[in-house]
Amino acid sequence: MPSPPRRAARNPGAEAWALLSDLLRVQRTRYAAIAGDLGLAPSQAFALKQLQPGTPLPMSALAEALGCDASNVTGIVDRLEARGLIERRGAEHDRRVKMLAVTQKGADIRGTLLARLHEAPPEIAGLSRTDQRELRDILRRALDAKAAGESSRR
Amino acid sequence: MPSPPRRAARNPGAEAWALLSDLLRVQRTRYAAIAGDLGLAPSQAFALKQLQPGTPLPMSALAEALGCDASNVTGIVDRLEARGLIERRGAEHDRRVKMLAVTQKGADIRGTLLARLHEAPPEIAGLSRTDQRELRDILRRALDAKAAGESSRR
DNA sequence: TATTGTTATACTCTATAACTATA
DNA sequence: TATAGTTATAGAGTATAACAATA
Repeated sequence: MPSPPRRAARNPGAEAWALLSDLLRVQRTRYAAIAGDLGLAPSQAFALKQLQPGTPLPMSALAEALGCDASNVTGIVDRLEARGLIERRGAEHDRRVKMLAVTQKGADIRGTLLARLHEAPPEIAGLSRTDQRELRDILRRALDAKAAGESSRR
Repeated sequence: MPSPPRRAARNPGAEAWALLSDLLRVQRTRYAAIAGDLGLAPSQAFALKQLQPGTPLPMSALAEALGCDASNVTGIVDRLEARGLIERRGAEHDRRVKMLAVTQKGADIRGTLLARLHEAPPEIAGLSRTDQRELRDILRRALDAKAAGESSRR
């Protein structure tokens, strides 16, 4: 059997997903490059992005946001803390919990990071204004529906 | 449930990109899970996906597709070859080059892998048919424009 | 007993540099 | 000299399991 014909052809969801996969793979390099410019590994950058200055987060919450085991967070947080970008603080009501707080230095780098990450890559920037708005709206619906619990199927 | 407090971006392209970034992170976990079910690490899965049965590829081409240094490909190929999914063959005209060919076993696993990867994740599958089609069309334009821009910028 | 975070272990991915065998 | 691929090395991410302190 030669290469299988794209069975995605009649399913717009699958087609959209195939295209999105290509786009996402391409952007991995970009994400790593931006983080690297600031001396951050990709997961460190993602962690710093999740930590809003002024609202400390327990390590368990960061583990969930990163989508990885809690044991990995220890190392990621160690490296960010060693660079003085965040710090561990004890929680008040539960002494097992450690809260992660962004330092001033961390907030500065975080600001630069977010600004650079939010610059649209050529693929998106090259779209028409109309397409950009439509894309944004569709993605909002996609992510909101998932977050809400995927109750609305059509 | 309210959507997460995304900072109000000034232009729709940047907003769309911010949303895509979130989706990218979500997808990483899913991709790793699908590959893991087949006993493949993410980069191994991506490599196997790139190698079309019947059309051997030089290692340098795979390195470019993976977007990483050629030295890393040695290890990735080693592991795929150790499992009997691909094999190294000498090239005809240049004895430095090694061509990578998918075995029958590799082709089988590759087929399963592609089928699973092409299933749209909940975020996309949950969209309306109309949104799916619109998303597909916009992404096609995005990736086509990029490809066109690349070749003319060269 | 259950949970939070840590440590120990092992594997994979990644980049850089030095090496080989060809060209 | 230049190129394709390898080896050596080091740092980072990941999962699993076992552990301490606390709940």
